[in-house]
Formats: sequence, structure tokens, C-alpha cells
Amino acid sequence: MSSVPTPLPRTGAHAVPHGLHEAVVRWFDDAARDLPWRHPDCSPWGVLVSEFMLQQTPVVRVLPVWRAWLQRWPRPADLAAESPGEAVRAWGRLGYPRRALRLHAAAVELVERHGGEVPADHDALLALPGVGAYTAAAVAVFAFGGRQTVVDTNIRRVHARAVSGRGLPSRSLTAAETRLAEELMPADDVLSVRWNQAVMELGALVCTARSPKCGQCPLEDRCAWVAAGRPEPEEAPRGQSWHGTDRQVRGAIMAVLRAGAEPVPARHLTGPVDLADAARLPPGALRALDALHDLAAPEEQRRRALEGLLRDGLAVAGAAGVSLPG
DNA sequence: AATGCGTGGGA
DNA sequence: TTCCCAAGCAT
Repeated sequence: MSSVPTPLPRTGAHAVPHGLHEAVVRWFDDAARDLPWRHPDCSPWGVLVSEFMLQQTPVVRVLPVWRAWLQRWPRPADLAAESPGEAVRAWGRLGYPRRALRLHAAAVELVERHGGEVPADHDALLALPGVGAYTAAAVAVFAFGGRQTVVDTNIRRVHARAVSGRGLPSRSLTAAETRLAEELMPADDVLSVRWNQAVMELGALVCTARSPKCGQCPLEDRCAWVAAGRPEPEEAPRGQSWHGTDRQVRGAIMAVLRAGAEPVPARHLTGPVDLADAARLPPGALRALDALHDLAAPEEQRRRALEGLLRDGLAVAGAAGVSLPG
């Protein structure tokens, strides 16, 4: 209680400060959100789906889509039996629709190579489309209780501040960060699972990127960043450009394709506005088409964006027009 | 290694 | 309003 605060080790140290794991895990026992993919009865497939959806998309937006997805496709084989386009449509507005394509491809691989089950092995997970180092570790840990070091943006931020005394982690994951995360892992298997979950949750709820709630943090009295006077981040974050980009146009085209089941003539997507010509489209598609043309993107850019979508397999071109992949 | 890739909400 | 950011991945 009234002990002298113990500084956390800097990179290269090997000793984990006494009580660090207990402090964070105890906080988590009380503060953890009740998320459906954390329930004991959630299948590994449910966990895998959640991890795909949570790649760069906030929890609150994932929740309803995740529920509908698991209701409709409760097992990998159920999704694998569908067309990729249906996956993209069900993905809705979560963003980065290529993730839906990869999740579908992963389901196909699970059926073809893993008996329709999600493997517990980290390397087998890593081999799945759309699964990188983070997702492989997260599924191995959260679905199967494995002892793997999970490193996501939340965990990196907690480590950067509490241990390294920096305002924010660097833009890309460094070897030093990975090493530090491994050093901080509890030796005990069961505790290591809890630790991974707890640090991630701490980063998500308390040690947030902007205006962290240090008053609620179980590490406040031993945080290297607080001790250093909460210095500003060293490198200013690179903003994600959006307005006027191909990316914005791609998103608008995808919204048109998702809105209706029928192919959309390419001239509606890349050509000039012709409301009389487009009047036969479903109301939703027409609305999305209006939004696309409201961008006032050059025809050249719309064509380039569509080419990108075709190249990525998010759209296919047939005689009747452009549609989601069948 | 640096880029490109959606979307919406909060500061 | 504008900017930032959210459980990354593939190239």
C-alpha cells in the first residue's frame, strides 16, 4: 500500500517489477468490459471473427455486425459455403472491406485444411489469409488460452508510457518493443492470458492515445511517463489523408455495389451523371450513386478506383455491369 | 520500410 | 470544422 514506487525496467532489463502483473490484472477484474467474444461459451470462430472485425475498427461499431455474422454463419463452413460477395455485403460499413474477403478466404481454408475448425497453433493461424502476427497471437491466447505475446496498438502504448516513458510508441513496431513485451510476460500460462487481456484493456480504456485517464490507472504511481512529467510524443502522428483520395472514391463505389443485388452498369460509376438512365436502380443504390457523384471526383479517378476494386477482387465486371464477387 | 486500404465518432 | 484515431495486414 504505502511502499515506495518501483520504477519499471527500461528496455533490456529482465526483471519484472514486483506486483506489476497483480496490479494490472486486479484492475482488469473490476474494469473489464463484458464483450460477447470474451464469454466462455464463445467459439474460437467467434473470436477469430471478432479479431478480423477489430482490425482498425472500434468495438462499438463491431458489436452489432459481429452478432449478426455469428448468427448467420455460426461455423466456418457456413461462411465458406457463401459467396465472397455475401461476406462483403454483410460486412456493411465496418470499413476496409478487403478484410471481409480475407475472412471468407480464411473460412474456406479452415474447411479445406483444418477440418472446419480454427486451429490453436500460432503458426497455423498465421498462415491464414488476413491473419498477421497480432491476430494469430490474439486467437491463440483469447480462444485457446495459449501463452503467446500479444502486441497491439493498445499494449504498445501502455509499454511506451509506463515502461519507456514516452508519449506514444513509434509509428511501426520495433524489435525492441517486441522484446520488451516478451520480457514482461508472466511465466505462468494462466496469468499470461489475463495479462495480455488486461494490458490491452488498460490501453483501450485508460491509457488512451489522447487525454489518458491517469487518475484511474493502476500504474500511475510507477509510470515512467508520468514520472517524467508526461512529455509530448516525439514524432507527430501522420494524419490519414482522405478527402479527394482514391480511397474515398473506392468507398463510395463499394457503397453502391453493396446497396443492391443487381449488377450496376459501369457507366453509372465512372461516367457522367444521368439520373434518367439510373432511375431503374434500387433506391438504396441510387442514393449511394448520388453520394458518389457528390464527390465530384474526376472521371479518371473514378475509373482508377474501380480498377483497383476489380484488381483486389472486391468487385467483378460482367456483361450486365459491376457487382460484388459471386 | 513505407504505403494504401474505409468508416464514423469524439475532441 | 478539421483532425485524429480505432484489437492490422499485405505488398
